[in-house]
Order: sequence, then structure tokens, then C-alpha cells
Amino acid sequence: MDARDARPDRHTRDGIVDTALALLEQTGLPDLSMRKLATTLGVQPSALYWHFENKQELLAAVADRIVAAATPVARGDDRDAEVTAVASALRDALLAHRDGAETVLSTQALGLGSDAAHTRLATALAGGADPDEDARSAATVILQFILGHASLVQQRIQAARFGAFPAGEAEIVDATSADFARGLRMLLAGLPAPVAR
Amino acid sequence: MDARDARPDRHTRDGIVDTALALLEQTGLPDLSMRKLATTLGVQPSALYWHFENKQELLAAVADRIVAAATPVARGDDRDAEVTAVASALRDALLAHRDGAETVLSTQALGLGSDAAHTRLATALAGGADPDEDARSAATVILQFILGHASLVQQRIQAARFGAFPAGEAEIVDATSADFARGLRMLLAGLPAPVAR
DNA sequence: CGTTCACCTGAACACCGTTCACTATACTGA
DNA sequence: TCAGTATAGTGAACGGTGTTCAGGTGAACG
Repeated sequence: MDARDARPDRHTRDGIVDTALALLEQTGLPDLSMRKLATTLGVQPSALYWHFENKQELLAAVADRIVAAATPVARGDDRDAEVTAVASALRDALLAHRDGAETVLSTQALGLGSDAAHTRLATALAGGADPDEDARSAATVILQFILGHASLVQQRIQAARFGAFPAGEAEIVDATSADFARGLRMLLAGLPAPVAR
Repeated sequence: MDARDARPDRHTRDGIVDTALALLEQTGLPDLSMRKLATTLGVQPSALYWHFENKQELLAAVADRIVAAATPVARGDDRDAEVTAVASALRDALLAHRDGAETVLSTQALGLGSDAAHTRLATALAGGADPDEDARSAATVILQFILGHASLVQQRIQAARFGAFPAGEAEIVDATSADFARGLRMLLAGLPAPVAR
């Protein structure tokens, strides 16, 4: 309403991703459309295409934001504890946003080894050192488990959302965290004994 | 062309799923539309809604078909070999169709414990006996890994398909099968020692 | 003062899933 | 033989989708 903020600052990539993330929370991935996003931003849909080449690229940015929120954890003493901490942070980040896992999975956010989460995991596996081929391969495996796990958990949440059986989101996340811990334990058991530090 | 086969047999759910699966192979999941499917069948789009309530239900049927194709394997002697065989069959089934993993993942085909693949896995884990809670939980973990793995592999295939770097589908499947084997080995290492049979 | 650039408008295109009234064929029992 | 019913499909429409494109608007700069 103030005349002053007629053009205080224009929309920026980051700002748009913010809004997209908020909208994702409300509508879920399947109903997240460029038009709804544009409306929320008070803008024509076509305006979005100045900032992003297409929807896919926008979603990739959203996915990046989601995994980037996996805060690096305080390092534990032993390797397994640290890997567990990194993996759990990633799980939490994926589950923190509605359809987060599917969003990340659907964009090739983790295409090659170039991804931050993968590197973090591999480094933790290498005991803090530069990860060798072995550590990177193990990191890939763990990442695959995390994404599969989180996807299935959220698919269950979505099924419960407008669904047959009643269950809160928090309940499901809680109930499945035992599975996650178990999977992690199983995976770590298949590793050679950690080097002392 | 023959006048005889004007209506030899009508379209059936199974037949439609067949066609959908073939179309999936050509177009990929994102471009698999009810309209294209109808056109392929020589039918109006609305006709599909006599056989299926909506697209989701159709895709669920496709997903069911995909996982059902995971042929039960000849049993190995020890538990780990058998689990590996079941898991590998499932991976193969998912990778056998374009976007197979995402198709299965996107439908809640593996919602609860009611799923065939889960049961098969759990039974293998229990050494052929009736799976207890522990075996079922471990089966869940392994299933999550398989789906995450297959999803990422196929996402990589799709990236390569019209992509930056050149790589055949078979090459990728091949190159990643070492990761898969490793993941399975790691997971199995976290299990209590199998009972003798 | 004119040009350039960042940002956005408005309209259009081709396609999407889904609904609905209606039709045509086949089987079934009186 | 004829009415009736279930099966399978038509054709048109509705609202929504991602994306393109020519053009406009304002601020910044030389």
C-alpha cells in the first residue's frame, strides 16, 4: 500500500525457492504448479521463466535447498557414530518438508559424485580423511538406502493424510525411525572395522 | 482388416496394462498420458475410465505387474544366498522397465506389509519359516534399499538418455550392480548369524 | 537524453486428467 | 421373439497444466 515499496527489490531466485518450499508444504509436490507459485508471488506465470529455464530447474533448486538444510553435525568420536549422525541429519532434512524425498529423488540432485551429501557421507566414512573409492562406494549405498527409506516413509504419510487409517505425520516418522536406525546399523556392520582416531 | 475381428475380444484390464507397460517403455513415466494410452489402444480417453477409476489406479496396476515379474528364484542353500537371490530378482524386475522403480515407488504398491515382495524377502530372511517381527523389519530395510538404489540407477539412465554424457542403459545397470551387491553384503552382515538348515 | 538491461505482462498453444450424457453391442431370462 | 440389463465405448466439454513469445515498464548508466 505504501508508495515506497512499489519496487523495493524484485524477486530473486532464492526468494522464489523460499516461496516454492512454503507452497510445497501446503499443497504437496503433485499440486505444486507454476501457476499457483506465480499467484502466490503476485506475478504472472511467465515471469518465473525469466528466473528459471523450466519447472524442472526450479524443482532442482528446491531440492538443493532441502538437502542443504541437512546441517553438518558435531563430530562424534568414532566413525560409526559420525556416519550415523550425518545420515540422520540427511533423513531429517528430507522428512522436514512435505514430499521432500520425492522432490530430491525426482530431480537428479544427486546425479554424480558431485553432491554435497554424498561427499559428507564419504568423508565421514573415511574417518574424516579424503575418501577413497571404497568410502565413496559405501556412501553411495547408504545414500540409496536413506532416499528409499525416506521416500517410503513419506509415501506412507501421504497415504495417511487423506486416508484409510488415521496416523499423524509425527507418529509415522517416529515409528519408522527404528527401521532407519536398524538399516544404518546393518549397513555399518558390513564395513571393515574403523581405524582408531 | 478382416471383418471378422470387428470385436474379437474387448479390452480388458490386463490388456490395457500390457499396452501401458509397452508405452511406458517408449515414452517414460512423465509422458505416459491417458490420452496417448487411449490412442494406442484405438479408443477414446474416456473409455479407460470404465476399466480404471483414475490414472493412479491404472499406474498401480502397472506397478503390480512390474514387481510381480520378479520371478521367485530357486532357493539357495544358505539364508544369505537366498536373500540375495530374492533381492536381485526384485532389482532386475524394477530395472527391466523404463522408470520401473519410480512407477512402483510412486504408487503405494508396497504400502504396508501386505506386499508380495516384502513377504518373499521376509520369508527368505527367516530361512523359509514364518517370518517373525525381526525378519519383517529387516525385510523392510532391504526393500527400502532396493527401491532407493533402483530409483537412482534409473534416474541416471534417464539423465544419460538425452544427456550430457554418453552411456548405454546396459552399461549403467552393469556398472551399478557392484554397488548393489555391496549394499546387500553390508546389510546381510548386520544380521545375526543364520540358523543352519 | 537515449540506450540498455532486468523484470514482468498478457495472450496464446498444445496438452492434460476427468466427467457426463448418450449410444451400440452382447447376453439373459420370460 | 422380445424386453431388459450389463458391458464397453463415444464425443464433447471443463478446468487446469507447462511453456512461448512479442511487447511493455522502469531504473541505471554514459
